[in-house]
Amino acid sequence: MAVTIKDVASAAGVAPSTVSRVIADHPRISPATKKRVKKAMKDMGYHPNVNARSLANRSTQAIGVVMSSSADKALQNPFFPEVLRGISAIAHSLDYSMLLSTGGTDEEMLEGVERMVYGNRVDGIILLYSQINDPVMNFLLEKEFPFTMIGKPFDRVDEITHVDNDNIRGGKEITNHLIELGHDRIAFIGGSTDLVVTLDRLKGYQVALQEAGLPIREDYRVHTEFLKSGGRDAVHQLFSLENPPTGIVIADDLMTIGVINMLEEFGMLVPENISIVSFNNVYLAEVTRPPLTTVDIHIYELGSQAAKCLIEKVRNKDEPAKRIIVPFNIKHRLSTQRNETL
Amino acid sequence: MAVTIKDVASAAGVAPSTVSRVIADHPRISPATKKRVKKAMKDMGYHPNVNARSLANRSTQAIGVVMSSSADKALQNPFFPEVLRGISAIAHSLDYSMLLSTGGTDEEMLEGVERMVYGNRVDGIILLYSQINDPVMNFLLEKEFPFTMIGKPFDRVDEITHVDNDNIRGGKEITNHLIELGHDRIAFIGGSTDLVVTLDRLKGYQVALQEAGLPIREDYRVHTEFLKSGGRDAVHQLFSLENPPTGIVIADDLMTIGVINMLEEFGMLVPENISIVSFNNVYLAEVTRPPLTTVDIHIYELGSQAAKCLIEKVRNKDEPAKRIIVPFNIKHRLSTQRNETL
DNA sequence: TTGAAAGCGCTAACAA
DNA sequence: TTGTTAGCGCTTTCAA
Repeated sequence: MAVTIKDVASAAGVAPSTVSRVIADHPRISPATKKRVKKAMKDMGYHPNVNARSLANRSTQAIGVVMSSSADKALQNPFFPEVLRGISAIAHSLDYSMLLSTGGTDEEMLEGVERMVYGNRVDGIILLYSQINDPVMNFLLEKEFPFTMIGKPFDRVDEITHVDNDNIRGGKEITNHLIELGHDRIAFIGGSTDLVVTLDRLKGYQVALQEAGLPIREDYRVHTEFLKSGGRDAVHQLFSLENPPTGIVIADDLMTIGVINMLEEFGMLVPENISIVSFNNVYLAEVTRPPLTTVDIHIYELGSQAAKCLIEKVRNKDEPAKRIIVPFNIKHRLSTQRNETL
Repeated sequence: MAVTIKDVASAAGVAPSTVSRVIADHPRISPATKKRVKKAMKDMGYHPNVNARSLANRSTQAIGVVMSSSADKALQNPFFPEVLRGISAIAHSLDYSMLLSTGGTDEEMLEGVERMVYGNRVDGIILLYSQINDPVMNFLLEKEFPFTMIGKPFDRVDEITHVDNDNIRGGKEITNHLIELGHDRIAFIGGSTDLVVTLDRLKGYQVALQEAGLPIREDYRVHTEFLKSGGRDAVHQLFSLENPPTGIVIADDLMTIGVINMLEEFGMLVPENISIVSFNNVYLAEVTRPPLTTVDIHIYELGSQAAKCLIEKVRNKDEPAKRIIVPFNIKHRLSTQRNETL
């Protein structure tokens, strides 16, 4: 069928093993034969068969990316393509392929990962989320299969290579921004409490309140799914309170957009009547109305770092567990203003 | 290392080939041995090595998905995760893996595809876009490598299996909606004219105008990149005209969001001052303010159909080229109203 | 520096 | 219905 290593070998007048050595850029090979073989490869349009290669040396030059697509989590969120872009850039530059596995349920996700691992389809895996008690992670840990995660592991933090933002500090700083603007009734809207990222951002929010001597009110905290109905419920819940908040910290830009629309429906204007800050700085945060004051978490970099770590780890089994903190910075835009209700 | 087919064979007291046959669900095998082998597989925790399998029978059980990530095209657009979801569902259900290849430039994309094809990594490929004079497509055609595309091929329409909406009709109907509302100065904003989808939607728009006896004004047509600056320029261009439009047909929801924001910045309200319709019906179209009247193109289905066709084609080389038209329907929401300027 | 040969795990004739 | 055996295309000792 296609041209094989043998064809190249005989064309170049060498043994297949020699050709193999030039492919692998083996050091002990004379420049002369190397050149000759390379020429033959080019002339004949030779391309190594990765399957044969994988079989022989038990490495696939591919990484797996696992994302959840259930309502509450990643998909439909622009976070997602952006992080893929980061992963893809590194993978491509190091000649790795990228397998994607999505699943709606935990079970489907586990199946997908098992296929990748058991089938020897990938050398390592990136988890695009961090969730409490994740069966996928437990599986990987048990099989001692190389993986890195984006986000902070819920436990075993020191054993798991992960890349994350300092979401606690991010939560604190963005909340402080609201406090500095004179807000003292500040609510928090976040996603599922199974997601570590939600917990961390919440924590930061609480620390900021506490340090400012503000009360931490349970009724100012609402957890909701990303999608539409959720935004509505959250807003409804907060604004039926006797003393509704004048500021809200929201854990995700996309949620924020939903919330702002709900607010307007209820006749509340952002930022005139209520100030809002959020997280991620996806593309939309900049073009939506009003443009969002948000924590830029550098999504692309999260992806590229995770890929880099994973590939290091795959290439060197003894690479120690790492923790990479991607710095954030706050984008000040127009969704906040000084609290006039004082 | 891991347990192999030989281990299973000896444990079950049969030959490796027998085990292989039960894996492949070969018809001529006695229920008794089948059961025995299956038990052994389960007991030993056996999982076939896909690489070895690929090597032996030259099929990978994997499909490649190619998307462009350059500014003007897919990424950052929620279209994207949604179509992946559709592909992934089918792939998963038929036990195929999914390789993803992104690239910023045509060249990078071609490289990615070459790696998939030459490396024998996938059995077939889905192109998530249709572009004039696409080197990737030409490569695939030349190699006679199985592929399907989402969107309409620019030429060789009958030779290429593709799944698409009837974008011409969609463009026409959505434009008619504006006409019926009394608008007679209707502009069109679209993406790159290299994309077939842009051309088709534009065509539909023009047909509608023509049939309604309305003039097709060149200065009412602007092409722009999806991203922010683009929206600004487009709006600026249209509203410096002597007779600015009272309605706009925009080829993509995400662009629409940008345009609406620009409009508001210029003091124009949607739909009070100007009516807007667009395409895709991504999640945001529903939650943005105002909710968008848009053509729902059924993105998920585009993905799942493309995957289905591809896998059919991969399994049967002689499968004829198909053309699948996914129906659309118009979601009437709040971005349009009757033209009051008459 | 190079070649010969065994083997990675599986499939697919061909035989029995 | 099942077993035997030769590959699939590549890597990797071991020897030369």
